[in-house]
This record gives sequence, C-alpha cells and structure tokens, in this order.
Amino acid sequence: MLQVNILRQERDRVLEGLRKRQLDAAPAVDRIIGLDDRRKELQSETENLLAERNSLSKEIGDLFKNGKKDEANAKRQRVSDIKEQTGPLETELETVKGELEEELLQLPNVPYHLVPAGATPDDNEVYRPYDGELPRLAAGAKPHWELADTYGIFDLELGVRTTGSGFPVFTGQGARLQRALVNFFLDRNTAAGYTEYAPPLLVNEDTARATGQLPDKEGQMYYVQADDLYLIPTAEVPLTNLYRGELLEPAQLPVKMTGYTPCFRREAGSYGAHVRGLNRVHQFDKVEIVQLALPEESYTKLDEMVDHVAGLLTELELPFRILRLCGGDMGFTSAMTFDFEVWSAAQERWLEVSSVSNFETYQSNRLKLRYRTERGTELLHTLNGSALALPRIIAALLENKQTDAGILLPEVLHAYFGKEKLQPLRS
RNA sequence: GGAGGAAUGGCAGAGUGGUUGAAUGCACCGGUCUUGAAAACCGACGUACCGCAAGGUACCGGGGGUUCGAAUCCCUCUUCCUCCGCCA
Repeated sequence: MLQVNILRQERDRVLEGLRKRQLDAAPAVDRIIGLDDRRKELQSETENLLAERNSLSKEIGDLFKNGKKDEANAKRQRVSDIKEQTGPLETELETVKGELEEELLQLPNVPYHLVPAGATPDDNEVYRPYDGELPRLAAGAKPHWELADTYGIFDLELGVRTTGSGFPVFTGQGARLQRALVNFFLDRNTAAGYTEYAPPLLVNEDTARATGQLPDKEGQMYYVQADDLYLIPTAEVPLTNLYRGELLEPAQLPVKMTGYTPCFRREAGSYGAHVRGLNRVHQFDKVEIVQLALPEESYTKLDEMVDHVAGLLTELELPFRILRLCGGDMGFTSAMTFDFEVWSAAQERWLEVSSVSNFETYQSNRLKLRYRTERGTELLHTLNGSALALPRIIAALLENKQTDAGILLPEVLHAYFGKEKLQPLRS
C-alpha cells in the first residue's frame, strides 16, 4: 500500500511511474488526497471536542471532591452536549478512513526508475541473456511429462484420483529428487546467511492482506471457510509476516530468511498446451528467500539475491536467462522484479523458475514494519525471491539432461540424491 | 471438546473508576567519576495521528458498552497457562 504523504509530495513521480503499468492513476490519486484532506479535517474537529471533554471531566472531578455539586452538574451537561456532537463526527471519520484505505488498496506499487514501461511479457527487458549456445537434444527428445512416465517421476492421474487436476503425485526417484533439491536449496540459502524457517501453510486474513495477496489475488488463494484461513500461495506470505508490526534497530538489519513450503494456487482459468505436465500446477514445492533491508541498501540486496539465485541455476547446470519485467507484467506489489527463465530444450521454450522482487515500502506500510533512525522511525524495504521453485526445475532437469543412458543429474546433486542419474522404470 | 486462571511499556512487574501514558526494577542511551572498564551516582528513555508551533488526540490483547470521566466496571471475541478428555 502506498503512503498518502508520498502521493502528496511526489505526485508527478508516482503518476509517471504508474504509467509504466499502463495505468492512469491521476483520478485515484486525487480522490485519495481529497479523502485524506477530509480525514484531517474531521480528525481535528473531533479531537478538539474530545480535548474539551477531557478537561471538563477533570474539573468535574475536582468540583465533586470539593462538594460543589451544582457547578459540577452544569459542566456535566456541557460534556453531554459534546458527546452528541462527537458521535456523528467519529462515525464519519471512520467511514472516510475506510474509503481512503479502500482506494489505497486498489493502487499498485510504483515501478522503480529502471523498470521499462510496457504492457505484456513481450516488453520485458532481457537483463542477462544466456551467454552460450542453447543446448540441442538428439532427435526424439521427450518433454518432461513423457519422461515422467518412463522414469516414474510423477503421476498426474494419481493426483486426479486423490484430489483433482494439477496436483501431481511425485513417486519413487521423483519424490527423492524433489527432496534432494529442497535440501540443496536450503543448504545454499543458509550458507548465504538466510535463517531457515518452517512456517505455517495456512494464514489468516491480516497476514494475507499485509503482503498484498488480499485484496489483489483473492481468487487465486485456496480459502478454508470453516476457520477463515487461506492456504499460502508462497512462503513469502508467512515469512514476511513474521516481522509484522516490528520496530527494528538498524543493527538487526538486514533480516534474511529462507523457508521451504508447499505452495497452493488456484490458477483459475489457466488451461492449454503450455500448462501440460509440471508447467502449471495447483500445488508445488518452493524454497523462498526473504530480506528486510534498509531503504538505501535494498537495491544492493536485490542484486545480491539475483546473483544468489543465478548461482543456484549455474550449479544445476541449467541454461538460464534473467528478465527485468516491464511495468505491465510486474506483480501488483512489486517495485522491480527479475524473472529467471530456464531453457527447456525439449519444449523449446523458456520456463519461469524464479521471481526476485523489491517491494520497497509497499508491503512494510501494511505490515507496519519499521526501523529506528536518529529522527524517528522509517518503513523498511521488503524483498523476496524463489530459490527455487521445484516443478519447473525438475522439468528442465529431466528434459535437458536426457541421454540414451538415462537422465544425468548435475554433479552438485550427487551428494543429495545418492546416484548420478535417474534410471528408467523396468517395464 | 470440558473446567479454571491470565493478557499492562524492550523484559519483569505494580496499579479495581478522577492530575495514570501508566509506580518500581532490569535493559538500552547520554553524562559524572575512572588510565580504561566495572560499580556507584545524575539525566533521558513508547508508538501513531492532527498541528507552523504551542500543544492536542488515541493506544494497558481485539471489538462493543456503562459513566461527566475507564488500564480499572459490564458484554463479547482472540490468545496463552493449568487440569481433564481425545489424538499424530
């Protein structure tokens, strides 16, 4: 959520930034400022009356003590009058505050100055191209959903039986590979200074709202009605919220967290050839990294996170490129996002495997996540990234590493998986 | 799920209707003393919002109510603790 003061003080910069999202925010911004003006007006008026009430109440107390009952009763009448006035004022104040918040929630984050303008993924900037020859597979190379059958990696039919479409069941060495990857990622992340957490997979409404999933992505989350809880779409949500409402000392920063969780996404309306196999599923495993950083350091930290994720992909020996998302393709809450895409030689397309973003103060404003400065308190910057999402990594490993002799695993996984390659099932 | 108890500032912990935003201790910060440190002593020490400022308002788990006035009384919700039951 953007801060009203920023909208007031930097109106032009905000509007210009939001235009990169193909959004003309001028009417909304003006409505917000108008509501905030009204809010201040009502608040001053109300508080003046309350101040009078408070001082009268004190006098009444003294008068009663001194036995001056008549004088006290006269003042009591005045206080009653004040109450009659403040009632409607306070009601209106609450209404205006609600409307103000409603408007603010509709406004996405302002893109960072380096973010390219644009409407669709075609406008994304190739920030770091793949510097090599894209691998070519022998004729007859299979996509991962066919390899999954041959090698017994995962089974979509079983998921349909237990749950429904888009819930893969990982089996045998596929399940083992998944576990190996989770461990590999967590080890690398903790070695890089991220503290490991195993957070809840269900969160309450306040939590979902604070990181911006509500109201923007309401329909994308699974909702447990009986207990009013949401299944997390990413570990970002519980991890970032661990610090909701905190006031940190600069010495505590940056806070670096990592966590492995399943992620749940309804993905309503996503069907077609590009969502076959593991390309898009309702439940998947992901290891996430999160940082809480000083504003002046957050973009350095973003670079650090990008390099870290790039290191993981390099170790996995997967050809990848990094995109800087254009305004129109960026998430609602992000100020700048880098997407990592792995090349799938069998599908001959790029698969997104990680998204690394700086949210600046957009989340921390809702989180009330601040740090102490000489002058007072300031909002922190929050950042997060996938390190990494499992299904498409598995898809890419299967497809790119297939040989006549089996699927060769990258060397770094040998210690985690126990074997050098995946073996076909005996049929 | 049943019964009882509790929720106060960074922590501990007073406070049951009227100068209580809140005693006291600890921690933290500034200072005195000291070659330095410790100890001792002195001082400062919550957050948000409104206001140019002076100052004001709100907040003692959340919400609502009683009252001229609520941390303090009432209702309700949540969470934690103890005991019982059930259970991975």
